[in-house]
Amino acid sequence: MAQISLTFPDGNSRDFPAGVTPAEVAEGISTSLRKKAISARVNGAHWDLQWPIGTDARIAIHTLADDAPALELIRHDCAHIMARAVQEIWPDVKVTIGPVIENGFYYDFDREEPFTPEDLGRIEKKMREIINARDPVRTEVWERDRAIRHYEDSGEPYKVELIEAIPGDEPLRMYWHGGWQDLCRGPHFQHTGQVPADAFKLMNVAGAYWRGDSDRAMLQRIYGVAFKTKADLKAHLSMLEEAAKRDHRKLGREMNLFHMQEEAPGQIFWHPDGWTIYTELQNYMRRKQRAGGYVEVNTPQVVDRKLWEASGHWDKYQEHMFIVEVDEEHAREKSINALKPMNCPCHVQVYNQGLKSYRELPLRMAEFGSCNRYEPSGALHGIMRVRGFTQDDAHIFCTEEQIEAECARFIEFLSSVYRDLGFEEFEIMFATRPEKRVGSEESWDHVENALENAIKKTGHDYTLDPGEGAFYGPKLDFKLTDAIGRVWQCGTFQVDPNLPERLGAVYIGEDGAKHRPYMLHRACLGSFERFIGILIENWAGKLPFWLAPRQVVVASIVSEADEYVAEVVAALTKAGVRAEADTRNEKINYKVREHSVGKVPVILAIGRKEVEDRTVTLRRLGEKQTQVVSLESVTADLAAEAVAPDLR
RNA sequence: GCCGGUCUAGCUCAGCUGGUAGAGCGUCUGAUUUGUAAUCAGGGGGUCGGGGGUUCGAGUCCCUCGACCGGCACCA
Repeated sequence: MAQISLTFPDGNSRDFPAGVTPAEVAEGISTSLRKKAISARVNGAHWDLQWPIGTDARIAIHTLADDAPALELIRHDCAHIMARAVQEIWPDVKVTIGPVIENGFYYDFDREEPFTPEDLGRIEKKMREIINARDPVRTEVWERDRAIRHYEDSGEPYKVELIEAIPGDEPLRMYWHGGWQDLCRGPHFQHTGQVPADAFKLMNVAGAYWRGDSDRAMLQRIYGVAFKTKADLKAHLSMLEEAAKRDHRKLGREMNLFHMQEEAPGQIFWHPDGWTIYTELQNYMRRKQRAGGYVEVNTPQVVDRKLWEASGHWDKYQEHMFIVEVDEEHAREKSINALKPMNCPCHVQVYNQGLKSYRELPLRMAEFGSCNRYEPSGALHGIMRVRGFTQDDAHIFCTEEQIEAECARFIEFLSSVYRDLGFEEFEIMFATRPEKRVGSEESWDHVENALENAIKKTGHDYTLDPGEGAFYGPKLDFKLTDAIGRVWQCGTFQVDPNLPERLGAVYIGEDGAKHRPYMLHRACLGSFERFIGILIENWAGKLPFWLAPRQVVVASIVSEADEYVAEVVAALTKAGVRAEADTRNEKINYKVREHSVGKVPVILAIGRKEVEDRTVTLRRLGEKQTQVVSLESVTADLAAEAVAPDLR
């Protein structure tokens, strides 16, 4: 029999007969390794212990101690065990696919009846039975025709379609345990008992389109999470609880920041405190942009369809625009307008007023642009995904040569904004030319290089996202990480030669001839609405002092203190601090609790002693201890603290 | 938009198989002058998301519309 040579991670090689399995390799090393082994890595591929190895290869044996492969197996096996449990309970349910996802897995089923939350408990119970049975897992490679015939005979049309989509040169693997069979690329455990019975949980049922295509069948997807240990599962569940506590919709109501109602779906009624955050953030961005060399403009909300036709948006996004028809008696003809869904075409109109010289470029034009988009009802989500929103939008008109410097400048700008707002970490995604595109290859080369060099110049890492750019140019997306590790895509930087072309933007070059400028679309926050939602969740409502809508409550302990309380509030207000009095006839305990729940960062308590000594007793949100300070020093300190980070 | 779920007082939620609505907190009134996460007592408050139907009778059953929630699809 032919021999192959396997190289281990330590660099040593050994010869084995061709077709040896990782299980046999592990056995050859030691019995204990054979017992601990769960899978292998063979030439970089995650390899089932049962799969034969046919050629020379690098090999590493994985045990449960190897997190990534262990979790992949646990989650993937869990998905399969769930599918088997479902088919054992309801034999007529059709199975489709069940991949591993972050923290767990899902499996999509086709079934007439909807799954109920009670069903999930039943499925979980059956899954535990399967795990406890420790059924051995067996695998085989099948011929295509045989596999297709098998699934046609057993009435599993989705599996047939899956097989037909698998490239001809890939092996079709079948897996079995306990008489249940599934097509699967593997790898899997050796027996069902290797899945920890107490470290998984089925979470919820949701609809999902077959193959992600909204024109095809709606399946039922069951989501589950799975970990190595019960403790890991518990930690995950408490993280979810923590996220639920931070939910901006809950905090928005509790802190009385905003509300939404049926009559204006996807639009926000900002209450005084919410609007304070909004204006504070907007003032900050306005100062930042001014300092960053932007000019600010403002453009119309209702714009004739002609402009949207010219920009190309009418064709592509008409469905998602709010259309306004004006049909006045005096109007010569009915005019059809759209609420602006974006600002760029209007900015080109501003640019086009007066002939521009190359000396004026780069021209950085910013607008806090209020936009309206008719988002599909199912897409709406709190204040994060809405139909009426305001972008921190800007367009930089520049020459091709200026793109690199403008890009680098923007990355620096954005990092400084994120840092000021409490986000230290962000990731850059670099999306390059797609299949379908316009423009010359030279131009793509040049622009992509410009972006890449700009990123490198700023010293940031980036992740390549090949083929994901717009049809006219590459883009950068900026994703920030919040306090509990969630990732939000907020910033963007997009190179666009197309819109200036369509809307006839030009500048006069050094040579006296007309040239086409590039347009760079860019935003840091994305939309104020969404970003405030992110801020609320990131800080769990406990916003940094300068952004906190109610910065200080001055609370009386006895009514004799009322006059002095008013004096303290006045002093703080004059010093630029948002302060209010609480002289209600309540105990200090009650007031402290109420304002703590309301996330007020500082409570100043005033009793007889404070009145006498002209001091205050200061207590910070979340802290038990208090400190007695003079009126003068507390005013100065809090005034300093209230200054926005860009003004410090 | 699609699948599933939900909608009862300002908020959080009870209300079994249909028999004309309840609690806690908040609000209001009174008492209490209080020292760092809820003082006590009393009062008011809902055409049960909108509309239609079945029924002697509907918060409860059916139809329909809407909003919201979890996903999917979408996100210029």
